[in-house]
Amino acid sequence: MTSLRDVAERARVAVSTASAALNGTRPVAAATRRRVERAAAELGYRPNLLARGLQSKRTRILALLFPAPRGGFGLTEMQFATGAAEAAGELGYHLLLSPESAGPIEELRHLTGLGLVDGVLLMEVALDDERPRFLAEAGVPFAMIGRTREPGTIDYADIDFAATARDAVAHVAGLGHRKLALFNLAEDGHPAGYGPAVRAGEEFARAARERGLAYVAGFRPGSAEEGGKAFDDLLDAHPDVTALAVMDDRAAVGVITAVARRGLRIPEDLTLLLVLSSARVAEMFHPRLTTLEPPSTELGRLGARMLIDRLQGDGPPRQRLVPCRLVVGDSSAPPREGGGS
Amino acid sequence: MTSLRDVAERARVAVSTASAALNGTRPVAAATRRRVERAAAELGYRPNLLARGLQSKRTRILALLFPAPRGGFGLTEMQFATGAAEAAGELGYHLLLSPESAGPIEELRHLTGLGLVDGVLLMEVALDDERPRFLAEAGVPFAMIGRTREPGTIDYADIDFAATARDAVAHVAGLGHRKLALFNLAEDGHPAGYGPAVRAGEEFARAARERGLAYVAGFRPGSAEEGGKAFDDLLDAHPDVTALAVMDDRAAVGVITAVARRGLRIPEDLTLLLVLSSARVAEMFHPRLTTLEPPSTELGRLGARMLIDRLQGDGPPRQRLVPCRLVVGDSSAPPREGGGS
DNA sequence: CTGAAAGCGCTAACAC
DNA sequence: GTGTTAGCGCTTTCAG
Repeated sequence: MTSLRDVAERARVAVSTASAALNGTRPVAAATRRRVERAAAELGYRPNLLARGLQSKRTRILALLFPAPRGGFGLTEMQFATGAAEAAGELGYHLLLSPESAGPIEELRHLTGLGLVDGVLLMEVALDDERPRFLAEAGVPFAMIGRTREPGTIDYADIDFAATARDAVAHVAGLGHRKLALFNLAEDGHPAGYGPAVRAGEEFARAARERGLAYVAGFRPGSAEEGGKAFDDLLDAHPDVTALAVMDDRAAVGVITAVARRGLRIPEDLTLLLVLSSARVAEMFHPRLTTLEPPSTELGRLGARMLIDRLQGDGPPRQRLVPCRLVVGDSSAPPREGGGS
Repeated sequence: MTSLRDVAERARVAVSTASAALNGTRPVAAATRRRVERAAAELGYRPNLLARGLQSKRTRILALLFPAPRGGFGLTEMQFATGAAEAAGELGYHLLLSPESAGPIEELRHLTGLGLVDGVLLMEVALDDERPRFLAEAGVPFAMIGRTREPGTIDYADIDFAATARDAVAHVAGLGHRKLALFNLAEDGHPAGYGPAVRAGEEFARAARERGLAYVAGFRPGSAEEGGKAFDDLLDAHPDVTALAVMDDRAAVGVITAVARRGLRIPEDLTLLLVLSSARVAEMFHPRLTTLEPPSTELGRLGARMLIDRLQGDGPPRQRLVPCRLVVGDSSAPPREGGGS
């Protein structure tokens, strides 16, 4: 392991000068700097992050707090992680994956006490999440992927549910539909008060109202079976619904089956939208579903970047909302003449 | 930040004694130890990992080298990561997610030079992977999820393809099928010489032979479209095939479409198996597909555990093979009388 | 502009 | 058994 001392010796300077030359932390004569840089290159010098961190109190390591997967994990969560890891890497940071095994607060207390990480990235944030409070009080820099009910000045990157709902509603309204239903995320499988479920529910209702579209909500199927049942119940109560947005991919499966069972067809009799699921999943359906694809990788990247930003300097809160991307598939079409099914 | 010195002062002992009491690194009087432990607890003391690592050359951090996602990522990769992170956490280790942005070797050189990690976990290992060689030469402890062609004494956890193929073949043979086809992974979307593709190919062929089943291979569709085309080509050339194992979930979609297009039905006319895909994905198909589900989380856990094991003591190579789990769905049935379609 | 020296928090010899 | 001392490799005063 070649150390800074080796570099300094080879360049015939003091260790502190070598350090300065490499970090630009104080003025160094151009000639000296070049000697040091050459020596470092020749020796393949890599600064020891531990030593640096011990001294500077900054490790350039971020932790991504990883919730225990409840109902099996989705691609979305993975993309947060890869996006964050990539963005961190590009900025010279590392990303630590910290499973919340013991319970989030305990895990955080443990993690932050170690002096190992400069900041924490939170995901799967509940509206009344307790973790932000804890971190704020502990003075640990952090950012959220998602957001609490009242994020205040906390940094976050989240889905722009308002825009997403508007886009979705505009899409179906543009096709001529007059009545839309939403199957929200099931309550199990997610933390209570799960932001995306709540916000999507609110924003779809608002967008439909603003657009003058009749709107039905309240169904929250979390499996194929529940999805099918929900669809049957929906049509029994609201036979004039011609467009349906589903937030759970398994529920969508059940809907598709139920549609076929009723002798209906997609998209002729029903326009079906998959919300918050990846195009990769949408491709597995027939017909290929129109999707509102969450910008998961992007959110991961943003989260990491804003956290690093925050670490490197103060400033106003960084709060970013990114809408889902509307990918029009073959499950969207104008409603039948006369509407209803 | 409360340090060991604070603890020592409060317990009225020397710092080194406090250290020893807490780590059990040398005999300490019972009374003293209890005083130290109480002091530590009262102060909420957490050892500084950087300082400890700097001194002891051991950070208890593992890196998971994360390949750049090629054709979009699967759940499988995510489960490696979560499994490894969990197992590491249980053993007092941390897991660093390192994207191979710049190219694997460069990334490794960088990473290992930092003194930040005790060992490296490799995934997406190609048969002639260059990373193991590099790590071995650099003297960095590592383990693989997957394995090279000749793993020699390298630690690894991988899928037991032989057992998996035997189970799959036994399943279809047990139903009475006489001729099986395999759609292997496409060549793009994976590193050349991707172990799972090669080994699955070999082992399915062997298992079919041993079981006296006719066997067709050579098709490697990587998308729905290719899957459909491959199925058409397959039936044109081998109309007597009644069972098909598909390794790519998108290709499976195409197969299902093509089956319907031909007026055939699953499972009456074709028994369809999804290999190496998760049950979660299989659920999205209709009928729900019979699956050979990879033990991804388990492999991640095993990989982390064997690496930590290796770090803590020498010993014989740790090499573990875990078969896929056969989850029988509704896409398996005996062939029609007379076989063929 | 450069060098010498102190010290981050901890572990590990070495004395007592 | 316990305390004292010397670093791990680096950054950062402080002199020169």
